[in-house]
Amino acid sequence: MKLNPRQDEAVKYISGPCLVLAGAGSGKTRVITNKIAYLVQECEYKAKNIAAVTFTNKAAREMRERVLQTLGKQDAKGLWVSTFHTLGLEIIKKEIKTLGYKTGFSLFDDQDTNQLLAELTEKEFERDKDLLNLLKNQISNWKNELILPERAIREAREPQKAQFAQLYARYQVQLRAYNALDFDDLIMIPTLLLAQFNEVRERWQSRFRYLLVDEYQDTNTSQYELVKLLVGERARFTVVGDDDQSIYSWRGAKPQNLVLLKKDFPGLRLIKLEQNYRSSGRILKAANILIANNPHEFEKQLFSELGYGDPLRVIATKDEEHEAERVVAEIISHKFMQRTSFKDYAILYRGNHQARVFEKALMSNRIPYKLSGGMSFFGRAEIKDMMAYLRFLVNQEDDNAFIRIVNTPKRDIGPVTLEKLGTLANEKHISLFEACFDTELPNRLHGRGMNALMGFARWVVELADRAIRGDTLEAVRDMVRESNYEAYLYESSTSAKAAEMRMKNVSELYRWISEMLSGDEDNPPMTLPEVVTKLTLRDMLERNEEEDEADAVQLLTLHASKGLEYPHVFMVGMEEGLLPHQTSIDEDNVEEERRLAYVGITRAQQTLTMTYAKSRRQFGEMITPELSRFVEELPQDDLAIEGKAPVKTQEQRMQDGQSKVAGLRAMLKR
DNA sequence: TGAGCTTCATTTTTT
DNA sequence: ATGAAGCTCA
Repeated sequence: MKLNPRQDEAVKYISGPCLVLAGAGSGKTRVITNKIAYLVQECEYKAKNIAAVTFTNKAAREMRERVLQTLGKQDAKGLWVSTFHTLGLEIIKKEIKTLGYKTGFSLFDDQDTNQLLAELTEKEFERDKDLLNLLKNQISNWKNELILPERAIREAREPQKAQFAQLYARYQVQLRAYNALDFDDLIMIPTLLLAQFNEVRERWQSRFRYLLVDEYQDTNTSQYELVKLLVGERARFTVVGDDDQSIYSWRGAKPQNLVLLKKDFPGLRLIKLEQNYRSSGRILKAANILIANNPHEFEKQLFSELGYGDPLRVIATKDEEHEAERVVAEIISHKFMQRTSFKDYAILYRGNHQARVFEKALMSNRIPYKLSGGMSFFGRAEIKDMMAYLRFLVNQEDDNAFIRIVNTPKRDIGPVTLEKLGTLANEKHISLFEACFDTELPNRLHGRGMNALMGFARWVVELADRAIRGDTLEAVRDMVRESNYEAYLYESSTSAKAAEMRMKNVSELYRWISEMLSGDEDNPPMTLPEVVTKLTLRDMLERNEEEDEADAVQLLTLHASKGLEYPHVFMVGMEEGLLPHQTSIDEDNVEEERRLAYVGITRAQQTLTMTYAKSRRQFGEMITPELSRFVEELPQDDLAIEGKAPVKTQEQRMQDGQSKVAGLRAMLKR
């Protein structure tokens, strides 16, 4: 298919900074991939001098695939396509000497971070989860704003902020001691590094002579800063984004970065993509009218040439069970009449808890479904165990990993032994593993615990040794075998079946590792530390090919639906308090909720059905929600509203009266 | 070690 | 209300 004039302009403007405002379904990925091809084929850029950055691995993978299709393997050689975090990791790895980290550092994921912070704050706020979360977010915010502990301490005004800043400092010291980094560090550290050292910055600027950024509205301050440092004065870059699809400000994204771009780069060329190739005219009109209620920095009008299409349906149901049953019934009859596939249908909701009722309804109707999100592969205990083993193999200073594996499977190393080991490690400022070999240890630990600990320590030393000098894969295999992990799974699982499942997961992980270690024609072999960080970043080969192919109804949150499209979309729970979520109403932040609704609507290609329940259980109590204001904001002529009784019958009035009496009675009871 | 008890939270999630 | 997750005591 040919590019339209706007797309063409976006592809061919390469002489300066370029912002592409790409509305939903306007073919932005096509623009990015075509632009990369254009740079290489027509403008004498070398692929290895081009970097494209995304937010998710999935997006990066897709982009790489599509560029490869357009350019061919040969021309695309050396092209850098990755997430922000992987790019940051690359810079850290290459500049590790300047940074003073040891090779084989650990990457802490969210849970590791939580654990470390929980330990750090045990005394201060006796495992108050709210406080802990507050602290975690505050630290993350500081890092995203490129504020180091010293400055946080200096600038803290309220006592709580001051306390948090102190804890932030301790947290960073502790990470350093573990030779570990967290996810936010992967952006903050390279950014500070590039800002500080001219020579390093120039090196990276000449490595990446052209930069492309996808979903730019989701960047936070440190990511934007990194972009600026990478493009430098030459400012050869293209960023693609849509302020109307900014739905992640709650985790630090700064959609204002779109506006900042105009200020920071006065020569910025602004190109709008307004033709939508996805949705019917009616769906698009509704989306336009809805989002017009938000203030706009950049005006745009999406249009579609795909025909006007069916009205948007609005269905009222009695309660959440009925809502689920109704949606499932609609899918069944529609599929039967239109001869569609299950995978053409998506059910979108605001919160994960809403999925349960739909799962139940789908299951009892024997309809295959795919639930995205939820506890993933890496949330499983057995996978976390294995990851801890691997991490420890790579970095023996990683106390978090040490604690997880030292007595898993059971090795007679109990809390008392660990307590004593921990005290010694603390006193001497060494890692737990180092403490195992400290000359002082035999004076404090004897007998069974000591023996067990020594046995474990020696085993690990030997294993790490084998991993370094010999066949790494073999060492990993020995690790699983010699730890008797399989036997442990059978012992600790409730059933043999569950144990089998878990062992299958372990084997799957092992398979990935072996593939990554040996490499193939497209990917060079990796070292174990590389494999471990890649796994922690969830950046690996395709998950389950079969699972993606399966014909199943898609269940996902509105957030997770961004970037996807489906012929037939159901937006459920269109209620005040749920779609503009109550907390957002309270915080007066309905605009982001409206964008969320906008994202949902623009996922639909042919039909869109919105449902709401007239009563719903919430925190144990029955509530009677109102229809979402977002439905009221839509063009009423394009809606087919069902179940919203226009005139109440005598009978209904009676029922209403009765329920009011019941409500009064319930109130009096308290 | 595991059944049964208490406690707890019920927006969105990637890396 | 409800379900999950953690925790205790036998």
